Amino acid sequence: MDKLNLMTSFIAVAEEGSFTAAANRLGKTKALISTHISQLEDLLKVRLLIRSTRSMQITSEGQSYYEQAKKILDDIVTLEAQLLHESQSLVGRLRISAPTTFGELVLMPCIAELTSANPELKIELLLNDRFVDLISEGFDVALRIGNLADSSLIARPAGFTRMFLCASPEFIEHYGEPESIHQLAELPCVFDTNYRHAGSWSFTQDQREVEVRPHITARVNSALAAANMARTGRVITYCPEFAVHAMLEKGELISLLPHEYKSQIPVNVIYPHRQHLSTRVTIFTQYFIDYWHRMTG
Amino acid sequence: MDKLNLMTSFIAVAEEGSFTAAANRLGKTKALISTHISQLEDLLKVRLLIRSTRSMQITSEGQSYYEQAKKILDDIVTLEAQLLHESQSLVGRLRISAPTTFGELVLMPCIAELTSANPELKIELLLNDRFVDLISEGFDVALRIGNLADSSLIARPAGFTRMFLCASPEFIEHYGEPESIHQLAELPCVFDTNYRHAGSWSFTQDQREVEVRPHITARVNSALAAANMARTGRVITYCPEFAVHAMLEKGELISLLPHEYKSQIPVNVIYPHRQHLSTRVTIFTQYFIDYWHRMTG
DNA sequence: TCTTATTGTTAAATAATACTGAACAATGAG
DNA sequence: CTCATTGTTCAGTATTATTTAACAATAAGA
Repeated sequence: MDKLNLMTSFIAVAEEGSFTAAANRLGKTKALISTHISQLEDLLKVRLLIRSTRSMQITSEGQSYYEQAKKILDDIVTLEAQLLHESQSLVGRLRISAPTTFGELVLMPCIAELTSANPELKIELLLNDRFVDLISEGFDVALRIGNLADSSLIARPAGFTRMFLCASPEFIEHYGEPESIHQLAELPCVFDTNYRHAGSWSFTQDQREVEVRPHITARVNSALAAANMARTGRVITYCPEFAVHAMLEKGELISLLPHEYKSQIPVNVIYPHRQHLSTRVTIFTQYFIDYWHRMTG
Repeated sequence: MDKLNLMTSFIAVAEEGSFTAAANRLGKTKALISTHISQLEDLLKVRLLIRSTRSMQITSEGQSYYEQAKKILDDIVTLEAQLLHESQSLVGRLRISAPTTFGELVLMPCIAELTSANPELKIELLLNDRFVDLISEGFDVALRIGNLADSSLIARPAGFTRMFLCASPEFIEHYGEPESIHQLAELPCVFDTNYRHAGSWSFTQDQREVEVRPHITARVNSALAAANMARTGRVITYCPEFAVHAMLEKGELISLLPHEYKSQIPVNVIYPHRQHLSTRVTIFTQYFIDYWHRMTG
């Protein structure tokens, strides 16, 4: 028995003053209205309407029930409208998870743009290079650099970031420029442990994947830290473009063997579900993808 | 689709933190809870719970919906409890309709007793000798003297009132005491027009009904007025006991032919319905019937 | 790392109920 | 008094609610 239906029928009867009129208003038969009222009275154990075959009169209990029942139905309508509005507006928090360097260098400028365009949107960005469980840690959305493990999460590809092999001018002055990626096995390298493979770098050479195990003199869980180490010391690093872009521009780092290999890794936006997604997630995802395309051409 | 059921399921899940636990709490299967949540999300077009196969997390929309939905369910419980209490308590109004003389002489003392025993009960007594439509005029209960017309109303017999043929000592002094009811055709009589037959009085003589058409010198729509006229003038009246009781006691009126006939008319309590009767009506009805039996022996 | 027990989901089957349509008795309007 | 209209009832049908069982995913334990 659908109690809200019974209440709706009763309210229609109370307002129309007749079972037949109430049935017409609700698009149902008078027979149904009649059983609804009876069921409601049996349920409440209170007589709501005094009715002869032709006339009807609401009892004082019925009047009191009518007023409060109407308020409850209104509350439900309000609640649902409000909830829908809430989920479809930008008002509210958006919790984002992202890798540290990527967050610092790429995401923050993107979010700065987004929030200045939508001031009512509140972003909570948590940067972390360890594995993050979106669901148990309550994130709405996450950014992932690199290939994804299978999961129940939804991934939207945003594009790619190119990988750069770089060293400082000082390094080149000292060691000379390498002539092949295979020389990395003998040259001092700093390894970003966020990179997916443990201890090897992957290059695309003539459309084939080539794995090289560099001579690692330092390991660090940050692409930016690795790039800075290469900038200030005598080591080679293999970093995504966003981490070394500025240093390459300034000439603080030199791109090695740029014609020898090509390599890029995917950038994905990850979120828990596809159905009934809040517009905050949709808006952010689209904005980031547009931003990324704008930046990477 | 029973929306309240869906809400109940969701609230249970939100509080238990698990579909299985919620199912146990509600005595249903987890399969049902699962479809309930899906239905509710489809209905609201909002994702309430983020769930992997084993863990779950409430969304911010879900949290907000939970709080308000819980309040609405509470409101319904409160409303129903309050309504039941209202109908089962004496608090509130009781609208009573009764014939004028009967109300003045019998009902008022009865109500005086009842309300002094139950001070929270508010009585609204309307005395009227015309026909009263209980339903359209919004009465909870009515008292009727005499036989009833068929109707959809419920009648509870309270007992009977005896009819007395009376005249003043002065009348007897002047006309002498009649020896048979058939003499009424020639003696001056005052006729109470509330009496059911128009222009004739009915007596029970040797278990048979006898109709007599008295010589009517005056008509009045009040038994008490008729009795007063008989008391102060030279007319015979035929009145229910309650109207003439006091005057007979004081010797202001004399009962005529007390062994010649016996006649009594029913007293009924009338109310609209039997189902879900408010206790006010039940209490009043029982109290009046007890009072009437006490008074008439 | 592999197994195990438990989670939420899904599909098919069944139980329950909502709803309709027609026949009915009651009654107010004309 | 007649007639159209009211609320009620009942039987039949359509729809929905619920369960059962099989399933894929996963956290915990070995």
